Amino acid sequence: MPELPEVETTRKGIEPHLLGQKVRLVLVRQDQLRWPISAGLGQAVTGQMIDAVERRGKYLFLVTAAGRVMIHLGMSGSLRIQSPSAPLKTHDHVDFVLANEQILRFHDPRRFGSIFWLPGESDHSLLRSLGPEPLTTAFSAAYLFGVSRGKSVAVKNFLMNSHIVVGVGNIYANESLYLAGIRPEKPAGKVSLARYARLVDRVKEVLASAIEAGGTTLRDFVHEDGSPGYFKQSLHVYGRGGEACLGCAGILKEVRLGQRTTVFCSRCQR
DNA sequence: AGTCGCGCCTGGCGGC
DNA sequence: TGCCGCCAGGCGCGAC
Repeated sequence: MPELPEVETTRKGIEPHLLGQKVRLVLVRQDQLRWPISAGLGQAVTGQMIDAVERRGKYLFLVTAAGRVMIHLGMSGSLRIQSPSAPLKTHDHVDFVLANEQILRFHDPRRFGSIFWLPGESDHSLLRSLGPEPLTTAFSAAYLFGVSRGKSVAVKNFLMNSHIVVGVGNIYANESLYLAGIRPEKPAGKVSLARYARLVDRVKEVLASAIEAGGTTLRDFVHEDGSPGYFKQSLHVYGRGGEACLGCAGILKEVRLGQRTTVFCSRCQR
């Protein structure tokens, strides 16, 4: 479920609990996620101190001197900090037990998430072709305009492609395109530089606001302490198909685009 | 090379 | 109440 704001919210939430802590034990109850959990994970990370908690796109990294634990939350994954007395729930697949007995617990009903151990300075093939971070200057109108020329794919699918830009999923793609006044089905290669400038600005604003609000909780996204995010109340189109457009009071349309629900206003978005 | 659709899973909801 | 189909914050891969 998580897009960049939810992953960043998770990162900021777990970081203060993990920095300087040693991993005492790793308990893997279910290792069949999107991909099998790296077989040597427990042995590799046990005894290691967590020096940093980083994020690249929707991937989180627990950084140690020996290497990095790479975590993706998929559609339904979450990470929480729990005490040893917290009852175990169904789909609590992995525990990282810290030296202070607190537990970093990975929970993922649909098991679309993944956990890898990356030894030393090594990288993972999944990281190699990722696009720029949306909240950096590398994500610009000139960049989007340049990489989109000649592409017939719908601009919404283009925006959700992690090889183009990381972190923008279905909620924030819908929201950004609405705020930029761009129709989601428009071929990416036909969008002008000026309109990409608007889109880039709106993507940055929406993601930053969502991070500030602690992410969007629709169903099961929770913070490290179990609390929800509050950006849902700021959504303009996502989940509002058939309701009134907040700009023109027309009825918001809902269609399928790339197997994902897409909501837009046919009057405000061209 | 680009584009499209499938499938990995579980759970919740609406309809019959 | 049950059963069934459909939907869900993602995304890599194989088939054209």
